Amino acid sequence: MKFSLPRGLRDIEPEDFELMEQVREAFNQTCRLFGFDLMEPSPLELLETLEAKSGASIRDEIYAFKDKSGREVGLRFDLTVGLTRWVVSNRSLQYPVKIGSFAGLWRYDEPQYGRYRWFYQWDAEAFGPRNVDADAEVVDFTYSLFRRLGLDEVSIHIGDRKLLEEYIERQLGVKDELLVAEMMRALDKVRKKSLQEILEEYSSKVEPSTLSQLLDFGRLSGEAEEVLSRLEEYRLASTTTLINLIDLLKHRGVKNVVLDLSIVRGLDYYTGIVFEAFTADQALGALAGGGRYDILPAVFGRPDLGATGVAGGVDRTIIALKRRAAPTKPKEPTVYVAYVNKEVHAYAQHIASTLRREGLPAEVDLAERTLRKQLEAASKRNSEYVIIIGPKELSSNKVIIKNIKNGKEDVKSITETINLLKQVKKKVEVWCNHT
RNA sequence: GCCGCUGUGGUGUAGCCUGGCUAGCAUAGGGGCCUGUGGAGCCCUCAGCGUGGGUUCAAAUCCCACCGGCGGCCCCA
Repeated sequence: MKFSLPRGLRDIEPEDFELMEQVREAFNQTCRLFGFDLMEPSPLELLETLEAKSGASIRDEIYAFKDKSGREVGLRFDLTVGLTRWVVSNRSLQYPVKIGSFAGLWRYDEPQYGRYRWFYQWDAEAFGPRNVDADAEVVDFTYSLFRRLGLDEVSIHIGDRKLLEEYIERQLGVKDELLVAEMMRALDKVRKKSLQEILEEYSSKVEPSTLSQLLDFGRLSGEAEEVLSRLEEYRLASTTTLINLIDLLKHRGVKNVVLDLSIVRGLDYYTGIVFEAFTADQALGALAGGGRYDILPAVFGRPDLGATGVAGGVDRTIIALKRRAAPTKPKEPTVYVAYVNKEVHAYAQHIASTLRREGLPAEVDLAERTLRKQLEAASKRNSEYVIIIGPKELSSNKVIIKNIKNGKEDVKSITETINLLKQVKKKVEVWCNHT
């Protein structure tokens, strides 16, 4: 264990990397469908930029250090800060600005299962409009992305911070900002702990009878129409936002929407609609979360801009993909070009290169191993086909093509072989586009 | 940052309580049996006690510290 990794870091190994690429592809395609431009903000920011979002205390929770010239810098802990900084400082952008990013982040947290100090997120943000259309766009984006990944059971829980604030102020008569924040924090735990536990935990900070009312209010959760009708009796003006949002989502064909007033999310900057995406197993935690954060552009000097967005954890999504029973993406047919002896070694490499130039994945042994070993390697590498080349094939200008799964062999010309492989490849592509 | 559990080849483990021969087994990797046809079998081989101290004639085993992993708390921007 001499050359181990620093705490909380890991290598992304081939199996996980493959799944991560699936998520990245689905995200990139969804960005194109919705007209979000892709970019990646700088991984390193000045510390003051990172602190703008949530105060100097952030320093303890991120990778922050002095560079060789003594500048205080930090590794990005989310993509929102960098994207917002970029948008805010580019005066020539046309609004709405819709941008997405898929990139690695660093946080100095205690590592735990599915939680590392270096991890990936995807992120889509819409800047400019303050209306609920932009929120609907972002929720629809999230829904569509999970659909594309085949995680059809993902449901989106939507809440509204404004509505909660109005309820706390008007109905509970609490005005003190810090107290309101504590109450929100408590409410956020409703999905993790029992009411009793929460009331006890906060008994020193918040009047239990008041908190209890809020928790009851927050337990309003379920099918949208039903929750909205039960909200009527409270006569809260902010309810209109949710009504409009739900209506828009219906027209957009977004399904699996749950109204859940206990959704709070991070306290530092969300201001309106907030939402989280869950799989059937809620213990896994949210796969993605987002909402409206109009405060942040204002912090960066653009109070005229609205902002709403969503960020998703790639590691949790990969866990969900692994648990899913549905068939995983079939591999393109790969071919192993095996050769009988040294004399035809060079010819085999020629064949493999020819296939690759035709866009067909092909492998060839690099170590002059015996035919037996080459076939063994081909079968372990999960190749679909083996091409076998010996002196006979070289002189007749043909190859043996063998289906590794059923062991059947054929003697074909190189052109015929290429055509066969291309047909198989096409079938796989059609399969992929259907799912 | 705090609390609890835990650490033996790449992976999974036996041995630890009760200190004592060359740290055992399985699997994965490399090779051979097998010089133009793979997945089996047999044989060989590579590879380990997280790190550093202490106790002892003797430490994987007992003690301490650190490091890593897992679970929880805080936080989740």
